[in-house]
Amino acid sequence: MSIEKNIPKVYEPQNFEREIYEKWEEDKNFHTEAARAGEPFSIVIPPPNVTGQLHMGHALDETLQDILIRYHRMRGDNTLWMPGTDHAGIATQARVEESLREEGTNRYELGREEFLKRVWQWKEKYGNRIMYQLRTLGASCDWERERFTMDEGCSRAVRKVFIALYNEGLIYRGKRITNWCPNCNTALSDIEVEHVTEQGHLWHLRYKFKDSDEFVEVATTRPETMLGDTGVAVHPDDERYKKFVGRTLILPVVNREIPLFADEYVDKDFGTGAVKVTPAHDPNDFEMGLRHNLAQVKVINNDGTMADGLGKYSGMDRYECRKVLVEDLKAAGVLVSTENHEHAVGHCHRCHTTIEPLISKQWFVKMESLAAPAIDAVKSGKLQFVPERFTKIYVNWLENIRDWCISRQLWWGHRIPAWYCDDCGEMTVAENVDECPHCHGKNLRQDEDVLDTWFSSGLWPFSTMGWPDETDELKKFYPTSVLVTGYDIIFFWVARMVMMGLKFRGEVPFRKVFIHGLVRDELGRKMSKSLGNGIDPVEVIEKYGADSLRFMLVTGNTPGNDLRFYWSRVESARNFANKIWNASRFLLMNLENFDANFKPAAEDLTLADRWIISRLNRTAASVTENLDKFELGEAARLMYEFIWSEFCDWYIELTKGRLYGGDAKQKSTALYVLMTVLEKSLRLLHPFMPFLTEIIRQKLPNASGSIMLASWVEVEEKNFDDAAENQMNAIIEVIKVIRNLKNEIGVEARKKSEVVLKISNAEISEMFKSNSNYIAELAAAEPINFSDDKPEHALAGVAGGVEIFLPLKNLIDADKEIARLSKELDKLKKNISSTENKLRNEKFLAKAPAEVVQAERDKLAAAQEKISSVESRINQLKDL
RNA sequence: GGGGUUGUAGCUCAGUUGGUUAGAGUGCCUCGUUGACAUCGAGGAGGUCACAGAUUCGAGUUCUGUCAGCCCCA
Repeated sequence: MSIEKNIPKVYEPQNFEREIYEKWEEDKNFHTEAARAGEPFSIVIPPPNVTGQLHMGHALDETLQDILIRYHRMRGDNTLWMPGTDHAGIATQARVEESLREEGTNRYELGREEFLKRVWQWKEKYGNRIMYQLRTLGASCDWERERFTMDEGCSRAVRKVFIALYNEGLIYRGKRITNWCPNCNTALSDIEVEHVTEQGHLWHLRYKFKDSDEFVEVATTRPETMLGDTGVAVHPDDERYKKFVGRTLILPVVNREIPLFADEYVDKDFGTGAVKVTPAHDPNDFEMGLRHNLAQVKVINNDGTMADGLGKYSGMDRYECRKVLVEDLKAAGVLVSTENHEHAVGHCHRCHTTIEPLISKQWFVKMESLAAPAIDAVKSGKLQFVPERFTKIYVNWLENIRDWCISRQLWWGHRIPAWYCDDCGEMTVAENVDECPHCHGKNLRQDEDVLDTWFSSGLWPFSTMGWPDETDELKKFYPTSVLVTGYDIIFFWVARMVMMGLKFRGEVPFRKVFIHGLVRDELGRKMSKSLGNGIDPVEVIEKYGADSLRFMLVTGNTPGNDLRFYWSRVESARNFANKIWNASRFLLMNLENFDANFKPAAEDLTLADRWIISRLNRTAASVTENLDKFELGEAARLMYEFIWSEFCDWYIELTKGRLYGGDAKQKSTALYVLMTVLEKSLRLLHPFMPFLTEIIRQKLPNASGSIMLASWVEVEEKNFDDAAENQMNAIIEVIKVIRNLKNEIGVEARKKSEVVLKISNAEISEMFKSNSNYIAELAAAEPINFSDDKPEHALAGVAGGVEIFLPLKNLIDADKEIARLSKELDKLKKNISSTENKLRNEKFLAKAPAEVVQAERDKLAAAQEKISSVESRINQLKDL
């Protein structure tokens, strides 16, 4: 056989993965059309940040998707994987601003238009790098359909949705307290705030009444906001304060008159039971302020410094002001005590700056009426989470939903389609506005703000398919089959897509949500830039190949749980690939002169052949079942076990006798089975390890075309063969016992030794006689004698109704052998006791199913037989 | 404070409707290199399935409680 027909000795994925991928893409294997036949199966990719790069989380997410996509494609479904990227407002803008800073300029100097030009340039330069990195992972996305959240189509969908929601009254603009990040300089939604428990203080301040020397003591965690206090609140039932309600206090330092009032919100047991109220800087105080008509005095600027008009405090940073003010309050006798206090502080989830609640004019989406159908969707089963437990998290969030702040004070994003008329002051929300519809004035200004990035990604499942046009893609592929994503963005993204999908398509955007966990480092820490503990998937791929990385990511982990990255596990996956590689190499080597058209007659199949064919079919059934249940790790594990433990360790070894034996028909039969089983295994493994399976399958004479377009393995139940499996297992057990016995006394495994088998059951005996060649070959047993008597001076073992003896001539150390057998006896007795207990139990005998009871009886009988044989062996040795 | 989740071998994790002697990878020990593979093969040691109850003929698996860790929400 020519050398090119076979493969190199060592698996080196670097040599072929890229080439294979390019060929797939060239052949348009990833592409589909709506009109193509087959059940639709579609996935939209969770769009990565356009200027980002591949990290381990993406690698996991895309691997899972690719496995599902490749599996369904092979099943003959019309399979679409829609790829694309997200403009990622804050993240992208921040990176461009950083590069401007390095140039010594900033976005304000450039101006909006020029700045946006720079962002687009940046996007051209760094954008889609991640899409190329995805190719190295083997992702079989339909690249011809690649989309971007800011492309014309998606932008059109965004405007359409905004205007529709506005016209329906579900989008409104209002002056509200919102979470403000002084560093990113924009408003944020509630879920973009991370609450972190911090060790702080509780300062007790004394506020005097206007018309007496009495006072109340308030407790606060943020003394600097006292400058903006416009009231003090107590609980209406609080006996301590009842007499004060309605009276006026003098706010220290600023000497403002503020009312003391009662409100149910106040917690009597917290602090002193009296709270200072700062409507402009605390969301709860804001609400109280509305209820009690309090003034909103803004004392902190958007950049986190203190506002004008506060004397020496103006211009100070909020924390510097806190320090100075506390000293001043102490000096003035206002501060009576300070205690340590642990509390949750909001931080910007992007830059981790402490959030400042501020009053500003923002755009909001009313969520309640949108959330209700999204809750119904899971309750009715139209939408299912895998694993199911995430349903609860999702529902709980939606049931307690608050209005969504969607405006961002950024430049990079979808600009809000609202225009303000300088002539009449009216606002118009519309796609395009040439003149003011109210006064026909031409002096229109578009709203400066852009939309939250998640507003556009919330439309992703249908905006990418051409909505608002009623396209063939929408008709065929919407709702998509499954969404694959991490649990960290259930609120940000999943819930919003469901709401938007139901609202604008009247249908859930996906039928299933397959949730996975985070990839952590080997110490269990989140991989992050700041910790520097991230591992670059591209580096892993360069070292070990994409197949190994994929296999590592999908195994040893169950849906919804986090997984740790271990180099050793990548290595283990690579070793598996190498194992397949070499098993294939072995086969290819032996296929020289093999007639590809040869098909063995059924009666020529040996026990081993029937066994491996049965095992293959059962494995195929099991793998398919697990893939359908999203138990991808379990499916991969089954393939690992089948290929390595059954096919390589046993079947290949079992065929060697026939391959080298000289009987042409037997050799061809073995080769045929080897080839068939390997080819089917490759197909079953293809979704997990696409490259390796492709390159090997192309070398096989019984396969043609790309494996990714080959059909999924059909389970042939007629090939399930219990008898062959039982018989083969018995033979394997006997071989293991012989190897074990040899090992125990330090005899080399491959050293040929006489073996005597004593089998009382005639049928079993016959089976072993006709298959003794397996034992001879794999246990180096020669000669094998069948006898009804126990030979003298022999090592003994038992397996499956077979007594096994290794006559040792003069090599045996009787004491050592007695010790070994005694140990084995103890173990056997220990194991038998639970079975005995069961069978002594009247209730068990009465209530357990008959076959279970019978199984226990059989088990006991077998164990007793084994025990007595070990016992007699010990006695025999003692007699020596 | 509410909710979720995890606790199984030295380490990382499987164990899918309750039913043989609880598994894998990795690590450790012994032995083995003439042909698919040392990225390997043969064999071995190693577990009170966190703890306490309950249900059941039978519990790693179901229920209750306790302890410990992690996460989300307020």
